[in-house]
Amino acid sequence: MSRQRGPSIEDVAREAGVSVATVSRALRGLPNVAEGTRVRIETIATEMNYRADPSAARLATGRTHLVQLVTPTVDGWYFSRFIAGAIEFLIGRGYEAIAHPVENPEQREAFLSEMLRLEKRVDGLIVVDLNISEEAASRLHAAGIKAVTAGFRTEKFPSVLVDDYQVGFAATKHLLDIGHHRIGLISGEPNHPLAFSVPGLRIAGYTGALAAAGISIDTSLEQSGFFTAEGGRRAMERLLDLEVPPTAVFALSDEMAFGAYGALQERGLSWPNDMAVIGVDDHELASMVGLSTIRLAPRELGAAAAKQLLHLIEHGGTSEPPSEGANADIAASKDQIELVIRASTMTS
Amino acid sequence: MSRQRGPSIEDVAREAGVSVATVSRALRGLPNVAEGTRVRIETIATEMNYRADPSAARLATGRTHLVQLVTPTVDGWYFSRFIAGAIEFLIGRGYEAIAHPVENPEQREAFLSEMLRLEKRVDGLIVVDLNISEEAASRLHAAGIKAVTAGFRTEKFPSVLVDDYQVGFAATKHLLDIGHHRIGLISGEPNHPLAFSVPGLRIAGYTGALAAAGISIDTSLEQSGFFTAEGGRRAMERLLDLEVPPTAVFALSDEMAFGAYGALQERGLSWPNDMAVIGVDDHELASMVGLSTIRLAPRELGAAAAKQLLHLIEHGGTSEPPSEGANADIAASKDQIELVIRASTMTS
DNA sequence: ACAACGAATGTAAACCGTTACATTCGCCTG
DNA sequence: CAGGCGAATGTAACGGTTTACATTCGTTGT
Repeated sequence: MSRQRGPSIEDVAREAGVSVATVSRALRGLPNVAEGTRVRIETIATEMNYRADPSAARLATGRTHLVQLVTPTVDGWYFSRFIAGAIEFLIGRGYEAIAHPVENPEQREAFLSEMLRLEKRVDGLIVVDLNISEEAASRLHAAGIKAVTAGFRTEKFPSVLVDDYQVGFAATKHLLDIGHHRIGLISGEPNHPLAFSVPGLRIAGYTGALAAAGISIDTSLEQSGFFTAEGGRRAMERLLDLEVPPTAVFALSDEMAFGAYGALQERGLSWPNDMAVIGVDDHELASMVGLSTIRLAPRELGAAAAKQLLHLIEHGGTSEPPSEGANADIAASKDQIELVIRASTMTS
Repeated sequence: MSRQRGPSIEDVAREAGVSVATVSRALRGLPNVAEGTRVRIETIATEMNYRADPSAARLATGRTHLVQLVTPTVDGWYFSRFIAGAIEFLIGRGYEAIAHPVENPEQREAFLSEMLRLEKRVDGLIVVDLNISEEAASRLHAAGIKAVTAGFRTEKFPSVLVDDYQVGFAATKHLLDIGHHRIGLISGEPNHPLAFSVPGLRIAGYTGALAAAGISIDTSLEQSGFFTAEGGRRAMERLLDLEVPPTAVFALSDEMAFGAYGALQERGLSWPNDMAVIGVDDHELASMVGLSTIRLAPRELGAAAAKQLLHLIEHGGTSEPPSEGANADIAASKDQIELVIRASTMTS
């Protein structure tokens, strides 16, 4: 019936003529094991093809060495890189990562209701851009779950953030600087069920920059691009169809900007002359189409989140967090935000 | 010391005035539990915030409900989508997925040497494009590990494959059909340490198509693009710098084709007139720059691999595999390969 | 009214490590 | 040489489920 299991620690102990405790200590490199004994045990263990069963270890210690990564998607440009950065760090520290996308309202519900089960399943949680309510975060915290959030902030957990207001501000400011006054906005999904806060902040930055330049907001200039290329294309089409189209556009992501590029091409237009465009991310393909952008570093953010979480897991809430900041936040702060100017906003 | 654990199944049993066995059965929906009893137990369990500890269940059953996804990368266009497809399927069936990238030779070594530990860690393995040796696969198999491979084939495990020869053949054939004779190739990394076999097959398809057209191979027309946009850009530059440049180029991936696009733009050239280009994937951005391509369906492949694996896990090697095929392979076969013609190969 | 049966429930033995708390032993100190 | 100490090792409890097997009990058939 049950698939035959391999040798247990007891088999090794018997074979080596020592107790299971000694085997356990020897194999895990704990102190107080005579060197000779250790070598002998290791040899025997290898010979016998012994491998400790992690489930048993987990049951005994309560530690899983598993971390769950919760992201809106696993295949988006930004998220996949965030995940890559986090995983690399985690694996380097002896953890494995469970990738768990939450792509739609149902999955969000499912996540929120199953969330508390996570306590026994993983050592910690990295939640990206889901904008969990303060109340839900409290429940998580009360259940004794360790977590780090990215892209949004809660009271209970440390977070890793980009200064998205600045992102929006800097992008818009750049368009203003090169002489534009009527600046369109290709935004995300307006009332997205996942409601991540990133777009809101970038839009606030856009609004803020316009206000600072004494330009009033024209709401018809904001079109949703749903953070996809195709959405960006449609948004740009709508902008082009306005009675008075903008002369420049700020897209909240490079992928949407690529869509805008497609829309322009389709009509025989091109940037920067017919329309200046700036995106966000510095996608690998941005340089291929000459798209100006605000560079982000998702891998680094992912790694930072992972680092933060492991600190929480391994050193508890006590002592200093690994980096600065009272509430242990890391912000890719203003001066770290990098504007990359390419053809799409080049004044000739 | 130990973080206080929640109530155990025993606490629930006591509270409900039944035995642990009954609680276990009731909560898992097994038969032979009086309906009233079940309801009472469920109520009490919820009230007490009881949640079964998966580690204990795993120890007892030997099942982890965990699957490991091993891919060359987690943030590539193709792989991230493959992963997304697999995860969606897995989660729907009550499994979680561990994402485990193997990005370089060291990690490959690490994976190969730690591989056998996986038996107790996960229920199964999906290995994508790593081109594991037949011998390593046998060791895996001998260790009782269930696995499905994708993008390459081994004797021991079922696999999920795209007919990459056809991909290369169809792409090249298309370029021939529209009148090109001198066709460049932007390939992957020639002797990549991960050595995945996909590029080889596509190249064979390219070679085969040329041969069928009676065209001899000019090796100077093959340039490595390393499967990145930047690599594709450089490769295209080298092709343009040839004494007799090609008039058309087949790029093994859309991302490299985008790089080619960048190189053309940079020199004031454009497709299809200065250079016809075709890629592979049907990346979201292909339509934005008018790139012709061979469409693939990585999400579907990922889901297919997951399905295959779960079959293996849940029904053992016995009985029919969920789909056709003696060796249980799925191939996106010839007639399923879809050529998408856009501006980059449009004869005007 | 009794045998037989099946449904509901209980008992207890796995599963396999980890670790607090002994115990042993050699050796140093006074 | 007794006492003491620390290193090496052992003993056994514990973590929380699952499940084979046993038991109980209400029905049903005759």
